[in-house]
Amino acid sequence: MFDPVEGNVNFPELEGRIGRFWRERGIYEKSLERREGAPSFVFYEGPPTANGMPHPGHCLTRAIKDLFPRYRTMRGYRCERKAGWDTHGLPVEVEVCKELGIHSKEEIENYGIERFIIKCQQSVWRYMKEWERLTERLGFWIHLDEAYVTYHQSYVESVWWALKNFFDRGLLYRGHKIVWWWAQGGTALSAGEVGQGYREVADPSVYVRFPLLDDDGKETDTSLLVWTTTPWTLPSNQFVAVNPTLDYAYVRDKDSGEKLVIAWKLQETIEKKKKCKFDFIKSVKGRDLFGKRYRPPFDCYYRESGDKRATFRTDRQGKATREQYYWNDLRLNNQDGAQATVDSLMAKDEDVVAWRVVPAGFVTLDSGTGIVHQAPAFGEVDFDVLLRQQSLFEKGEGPELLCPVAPNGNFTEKGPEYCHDRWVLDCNKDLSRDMKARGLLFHQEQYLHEYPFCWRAEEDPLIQYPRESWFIRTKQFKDQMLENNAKINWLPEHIKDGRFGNFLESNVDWSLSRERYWGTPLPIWVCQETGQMEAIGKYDELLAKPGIEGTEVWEQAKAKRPELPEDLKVHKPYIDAVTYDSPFAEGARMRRVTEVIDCWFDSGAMPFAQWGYPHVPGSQQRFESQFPADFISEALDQTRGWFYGQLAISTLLFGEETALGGSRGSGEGDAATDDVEPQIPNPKSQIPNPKATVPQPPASAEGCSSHNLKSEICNLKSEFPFPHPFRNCIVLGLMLGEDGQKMSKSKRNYLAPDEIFDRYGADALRWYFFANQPPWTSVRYSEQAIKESIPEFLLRLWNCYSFFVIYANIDGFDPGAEIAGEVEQLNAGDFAAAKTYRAVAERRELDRWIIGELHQTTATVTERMDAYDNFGACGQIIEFVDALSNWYLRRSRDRYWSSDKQDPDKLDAYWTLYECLVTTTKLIAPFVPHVADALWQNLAVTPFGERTLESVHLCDYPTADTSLIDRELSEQSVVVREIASLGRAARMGAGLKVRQPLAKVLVVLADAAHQAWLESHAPLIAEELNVKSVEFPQQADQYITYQVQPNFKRLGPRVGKLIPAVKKALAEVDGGELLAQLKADGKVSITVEGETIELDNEDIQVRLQAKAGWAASQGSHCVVVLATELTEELIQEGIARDLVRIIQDRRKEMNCDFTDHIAIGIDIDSKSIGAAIANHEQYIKAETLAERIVQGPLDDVVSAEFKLSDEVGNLYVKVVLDE
RNA sequence: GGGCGUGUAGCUCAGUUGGUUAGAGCGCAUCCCUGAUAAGGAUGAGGUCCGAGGUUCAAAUCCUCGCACGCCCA
Repeated sequence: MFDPVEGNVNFPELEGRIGRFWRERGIYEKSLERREGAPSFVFYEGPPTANGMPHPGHCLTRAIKDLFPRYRTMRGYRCERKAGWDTHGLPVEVEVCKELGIHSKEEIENYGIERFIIKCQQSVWRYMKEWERLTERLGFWIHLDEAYVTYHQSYVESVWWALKNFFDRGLLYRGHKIVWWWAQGGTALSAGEVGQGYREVADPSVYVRFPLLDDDGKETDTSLLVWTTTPWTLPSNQFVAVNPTLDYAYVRDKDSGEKLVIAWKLQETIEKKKKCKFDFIKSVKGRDLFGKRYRPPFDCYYRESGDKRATFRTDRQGKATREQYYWNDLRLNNQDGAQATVDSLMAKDEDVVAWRVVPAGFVTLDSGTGIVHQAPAFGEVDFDVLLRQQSLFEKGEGPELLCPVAPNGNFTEKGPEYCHDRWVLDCNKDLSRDMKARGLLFHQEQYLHEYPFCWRAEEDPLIQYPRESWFIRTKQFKDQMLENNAKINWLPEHIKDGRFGNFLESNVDWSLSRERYWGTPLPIWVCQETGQMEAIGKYDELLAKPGIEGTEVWEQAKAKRPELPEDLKVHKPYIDAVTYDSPFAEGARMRRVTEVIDCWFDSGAMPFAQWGYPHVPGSQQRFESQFPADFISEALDQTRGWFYGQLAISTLLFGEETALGGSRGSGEGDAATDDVEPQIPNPKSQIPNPKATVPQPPASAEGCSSHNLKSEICNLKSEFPFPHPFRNCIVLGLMLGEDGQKMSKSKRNYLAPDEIFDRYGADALRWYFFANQPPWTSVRYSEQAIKESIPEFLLRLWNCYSFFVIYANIDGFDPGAEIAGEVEQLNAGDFAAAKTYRAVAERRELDRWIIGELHQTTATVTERMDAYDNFGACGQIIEFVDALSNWYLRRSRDRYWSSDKQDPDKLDAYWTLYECLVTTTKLIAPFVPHVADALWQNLAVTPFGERTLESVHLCDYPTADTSLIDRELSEQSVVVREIASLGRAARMGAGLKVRQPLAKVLVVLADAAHQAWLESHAPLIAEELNVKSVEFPQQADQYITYQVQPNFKRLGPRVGKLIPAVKKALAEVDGGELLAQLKADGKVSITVEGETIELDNEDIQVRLQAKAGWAASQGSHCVVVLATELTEELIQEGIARDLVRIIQDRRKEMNCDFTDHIAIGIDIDSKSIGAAIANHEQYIKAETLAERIVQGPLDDVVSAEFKLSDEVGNLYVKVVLDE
């Protein structure tokens, strides 16, 4: 006996039960144990920050992350799942600041860095319990208790190891970065913070003359006209930029006679502003202005180095760089006549370093003069121009960064005298006045625009300002990163060359450092004397340094507060206190730089840092066996975050060809032979075996002398074949709230995950995610849609299962009693041992059909899932369950209902349904793990107990037996189902309900291919449509017209332009005749536009159109026509069927058992009904388990009124004891 | 300003290397079936496939240019 299935299933309750079962029995652990020694399927968890409540978007990520590991495990792989937590970074600091009610860095420092980071460490776990609960409740199997944590000492040291590697290879350097700077607060603001503070303000807008110089450096009578809204940056002017492709004009002021250069198209605009008129002198292309020298308006720097010259890079690489710069990067290759310009530029071997015209693509005609002032210290694009210029000259000779402003926002003594030690924005007026006095100011006005202010101090405008920052030289690895990227399987595919590829293309060096507190400290110590530096890869390495001091700061803190986790000792402020003797200068000390690093570096390092590689004992082996990942998944917003971080770090560390001359990895790894699939029939679905290529493990940096770069580098020639560190990546779409807006806690535009779980269950949510759309489309989260995913699929499947259990229990169908011994996974092969089991081939067609569909579904689902297409897989499963429920079960009802318990056909029906349900249970296990296991518990464990596996999640994924798939039968069944559906439609049209039998139905087929088969299934169709006979008329002109059309796909390529004519010709001929001829000869000829075209059966498509006046309905394969005349006999039969329904309703009302026998009294004054009862008594009795029927009331029985063909009567039903 | 993506029924979304009747679910309307039953099923109404050009015998699908929205980067 199976456990009875509760009528009203409560999924949340069921899930709670299954979840407890998993925990108590350690099912997850057992699923791993079963795959001991199997090939790995490597999964990386992208660490979430448990610093806020999880929302539905996180559920999607976690659901997808669960699905594929579960699936692969069932497919025979071993998939370890190590959880992880991202714990560092600004968001954590912001949370703590909120709690403390403070904002600025100054306030943090006043509060105390030590107290502050302890708060941060504690705050990280604020929502951890919620995250863990969500993870479990969703059924996400992952090792939470072995999670990696980015602030743990082992993790930090692993990151240090990587950074030391970079440093020793020269890949880590100190440079400048232009940031939005809050001068009064002395801090940089993140992009998010800047975005919050934009306000409209009026700034001065000045047009300034920059006199052009001739080749000898003498001033000419012509000036460049330059526009800016930040006069305070003019003393720092270094270049002016023009767009090489725009037209510029030399003009003369009609009144003053002065000559200016401006963008041609802006001439009118400028004339209007200044209320003047220009005479046109000549026009030039922007590129013709390149290299022209000018005198800047202030001589703070020009005074000393206005004539400083430098040589261009002369090596081949340098020349090539220059040439590419002119031709490609500046798009001169699109321009006629650019050759001369480039030739003359390339002919120069040297030039003045600054105060000349440079090209820039960003220059537009939107505002100003088309000639843009460049002050690299105070603008990010300006700074890029500077870097570009520097790169053209011999190293160190090019232009330097000019910055006459102190971090507090005041001019230094480098600025004009009257500006010294004044806030730069306060100097705007004086600077303008000065320029006016010197005749340089052409025009001045007010300009309204959006400008950022500090969100914490609203009156303080931000300025762009250069800060020292540490960078990783990712840019020089661009090609390698692209090569690596090209081999990654991105889903959706467009990420590869689109968003992610473009991002790599425009790669700039990774700005690594952050001037903050709670993060992985940058492990670089600087000699206080010489400024020389070295990197430290491990805490112990630091302790081993000579003359170590400062470790007592941590020891004292720990003594005072023993509860402090040891991990904090590698954090600020403790680590900052540790100093040692400098190896670079006698008596000098080494002190750590103050910065921490970007927390994206933390998470990007997780492929190795999660194991504490290479310091933790055993981490080498764990890393090697779990690198690279086969599968990762996060949402789209991680493109520049986690996806990039991982790829960049991995490429730099383990690249195929290191920048330092490592040779290419052994390519013969591709031909590895021992890549054996565990159980899989589909050869397309292989995952590369990570062990196939036997990578050289990266050498440990331990033991290397950090003074000896050479030996260090030699050890770092580690190579893995691309792609790494991940092979397949599903990029999830963003999830929007119910209103289509971004999910937001304050707007409450989504239902919290907990409530979803309580109302609908985790599996409903999971199925909604997996089955509703491809995971990468951004999805609007909808409670309604989740709710609907239940009846649509889960409940339908549940009903099939419940149906099976009800009847199996009635009939005593007990597979457990029939099969002796172990059954393990309950594969179809295991059933064969049962004595009532017959081979599929011996069963009736309907059984062969659904088994074929089952195996086809299995094959397709497997194929889809191997391609990471959960949406496609779900579609297949839904279709199968629909076929099972709405055709197989419906068509089989009678077989389960028949009274002969040993009828082989009945037993076939049970075995068939049983196999379908058991296999479906396995198919859905990765998707809806709770429901699947609940089914398994009853379908497998109840009858077999310990002879079978205790959970479906320990099973192998089903494999398809393709010999059982009958494609033809499958197609035929589609037609039969269509006929049934059309017949019902025709009835609907004629107002004839299905219970009313009809004499005849005519089925006119468009294609004779399945005719014979369908004719042999006439009884089935007759039963479905409740008709006495089915005919397949050959000559059906009476009911329909034939529309013959070309088969476009086939004929299109062959006849090309003639297609419309062919279509017309076919439409005009008599369809019936043409088909008859085609049938007779196998081909027909038509002549169109003088050409004779021979058409065979395949070249045409026939459409049928029902003629008016018939109860008919047409589909794509056929037309179904009903005979609508009713005889007395047919009417009586219809009445009898109605009566059966009325009696069955009554039985149900009375809560009769399925097997109760009854007596019936029918009291109604109607001749036709009386006759119907008399003529169909046997039928009614059999259907309703009635012992007898009387016309009239039954004694002592409550009557129930009923209505039948507009007449009202009374029904009496009572249960009689089994005689 | 640049990149990427999206735009199909009232709503949420499919639409398989271009093939002539563009689909599903929900909602709505009408109805059917009923011992799987607080389920199930059918039918119908509802579409300028964002717009404009182009390529092609043929475009929701390919190309170009716009428009709207979203994300990322400036």
